[in-house]
Amino acid sequence: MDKNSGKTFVSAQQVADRAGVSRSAVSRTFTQGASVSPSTRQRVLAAAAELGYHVNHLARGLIHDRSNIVSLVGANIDTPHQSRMLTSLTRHLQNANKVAMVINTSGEATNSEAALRQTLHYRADATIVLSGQPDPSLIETCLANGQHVILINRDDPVPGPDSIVVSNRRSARAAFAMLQEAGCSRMAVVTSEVGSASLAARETAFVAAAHEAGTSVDVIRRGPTAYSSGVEAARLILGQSDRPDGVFCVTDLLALGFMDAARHDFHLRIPNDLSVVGFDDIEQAGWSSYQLTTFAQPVDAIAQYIVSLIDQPTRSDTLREPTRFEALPVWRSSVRKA
Amino acid sequence: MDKNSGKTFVSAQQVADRAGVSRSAVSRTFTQGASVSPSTRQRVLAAAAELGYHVNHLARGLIHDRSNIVSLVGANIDTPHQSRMLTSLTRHLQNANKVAMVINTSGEATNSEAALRQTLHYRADATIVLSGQPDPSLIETCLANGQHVILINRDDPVPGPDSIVVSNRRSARAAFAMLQEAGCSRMAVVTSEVGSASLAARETAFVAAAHEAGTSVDVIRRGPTAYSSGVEAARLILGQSDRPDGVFCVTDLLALGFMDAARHDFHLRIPNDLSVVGFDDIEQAGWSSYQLTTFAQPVDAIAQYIVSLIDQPTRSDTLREPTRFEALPVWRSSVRKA
DNA sequence: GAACCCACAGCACAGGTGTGCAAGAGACTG
DNA sequence: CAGTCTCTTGCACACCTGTGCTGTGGGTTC
Repeated sequence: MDKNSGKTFVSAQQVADRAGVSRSAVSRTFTQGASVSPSTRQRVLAAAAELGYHVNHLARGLIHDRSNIVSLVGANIDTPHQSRMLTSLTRHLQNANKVAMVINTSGEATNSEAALRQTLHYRADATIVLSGQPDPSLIETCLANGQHVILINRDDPVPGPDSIVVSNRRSARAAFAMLQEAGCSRMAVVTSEVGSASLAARETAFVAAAHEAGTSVDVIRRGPTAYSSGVEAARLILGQSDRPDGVFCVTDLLALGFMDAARHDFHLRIPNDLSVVGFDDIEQAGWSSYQLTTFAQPVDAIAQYIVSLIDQPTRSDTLREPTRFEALPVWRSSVRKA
Repeated sequence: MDKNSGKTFVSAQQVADRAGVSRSAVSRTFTQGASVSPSTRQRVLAAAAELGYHVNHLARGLIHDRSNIVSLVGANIDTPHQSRMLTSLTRHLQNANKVAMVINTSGEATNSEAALRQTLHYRADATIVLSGQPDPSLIETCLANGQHVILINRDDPVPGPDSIVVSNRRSARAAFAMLQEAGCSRMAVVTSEVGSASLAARETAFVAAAHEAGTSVDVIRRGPTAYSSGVEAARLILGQSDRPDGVFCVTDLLALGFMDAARHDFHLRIPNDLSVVGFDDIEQAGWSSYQLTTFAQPVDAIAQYIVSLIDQPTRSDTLREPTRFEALPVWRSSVRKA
């Protein structure tokens, strides 16, 4: 009688007893589209309110083999871009009467794999992979059990999962055009060592565009995708005698670190001495210390589309083309005007 | 045979049939501390691996009345501080073999209340309230059903929920001392209109300390707790003839907005013309454009403590004193040296 | 007034799991 | 060899729902 004394969840049977009806009537009252007379429904609702009854979704999910849980899998959730995506997804999921289960794969690999298995344990309706490289066999297992798998910004086309892709190559080429029109003659790309497919796509597309235009490009690859890597990249490259005057950072976070180091360590003026273009349009890019010209991922539209995808039937046999979303340029003042 | 053709989850019965044992043996194999012989355990594990079996946690939770799900309830999850807290909590929960369910209360009130009810629907082990003002009756319902409720940085002492509190008053007084020692003569507090209890505590403690020292203090209250509110606050107050030379912002986000506006709109130098102190120590506070002196919440320690709290028995009758964590000063260069 | 239909309530089963209980198989002791 | 103890296994029940099926009552149509 100490721990949890008598405290336990109310069941439908107790509500039925109190309302003087059968348990079926209670169940039907809380089931969408079931047949109950208005009078009994009202008695049930009254009894439920008095007792504080809440339908047990575990039992409900047991029957339907779907739990209304959607698991969001990703690393670096505390990054501005990822946390915004996560926020948008949770909001849209809630509007669709679903609930988000967050699985953080930032830790050690064994741990994250165990965590990923939770999506199967809880019979999640879908697994949404925000980033990172989950084991392909796990994805296969999810698919084999009839789960939806939705990949964001991963370029590897595997049969089965839906995938959402942002116009990485196209926007990277647009970034090159921006810098070229700004009159930059020596360019660089700043990226990270743990490049995901989409970061790699931005890098290679930029390099390709520069190559076609006969412009030289340095590729700097330092550390993880973070502010500090941008700082390091700047320190590495801006000390050179023929330093670049136009830089494309594959992520806003890298760009902001690069800008800060350029200004405070090398006393360069942006955009006069150096033009910078980023990617993602995180909130900080718009802060007046930065005013970074960048490309905005349509986070809300992506989240909404993903949620709309969940209830559609799976067709795991066909290899689907990824759905493309356009990342549109946001003009601020980190690129020199022609 | 189109949608989900034959795809369904594997049950323990199927594993038992394949391994030539009873279903109980399968169950015991996957139950911690149950009695199974090594030989059968191995046969079961082999069969489970072949079929891709995963214990159904919905059914398991049905029996134990606890699902190993912990729900994290909060608004503004895409804020740097909140998203860091969320990340830390998810990591620690996963290490404790639990899983996080995120409930975003940023939307309309009716919607968020419905979302909060999910914590009861899914028989969550605990509900952790990161921020916001959930309806007290809902908290009561959670407690009545034997759920843990843990409140972060909420000062209202209600009997039942555990609560974690950061040294708001003490740190705010320390902030005043910092600015005083820097020689500031006219001070201001910048806070938000939608003040939570802990923000209000920081504000009033700062004002009280100033009052005791005979220093005048302006209180500026603009919009939500965001960068843009800091900008607006600066625009409001820095145009005055006797503008403040020392400002305490109850949140780093406010402080960064304030700093940016002070520099770019009013061409003030920090800390020469203006000293600024923040609170939270978000990542951006350490960026070289800001170098904000602030107070660090021990996010990781808080998260770890909260997770350790979950499995302890509830004693809902006693009114517990909130557990205090010290927010320690982080000296950077936004405050003038004496 | 008879035949028919409709709406609704209850029974009973299914869904996948954990676990108390009894029974069986060995191993060990006397 | 009998008795006792330990380890393991299977049976059956419980957990809380949703739902197909049957039955009942009342209203409508001819």
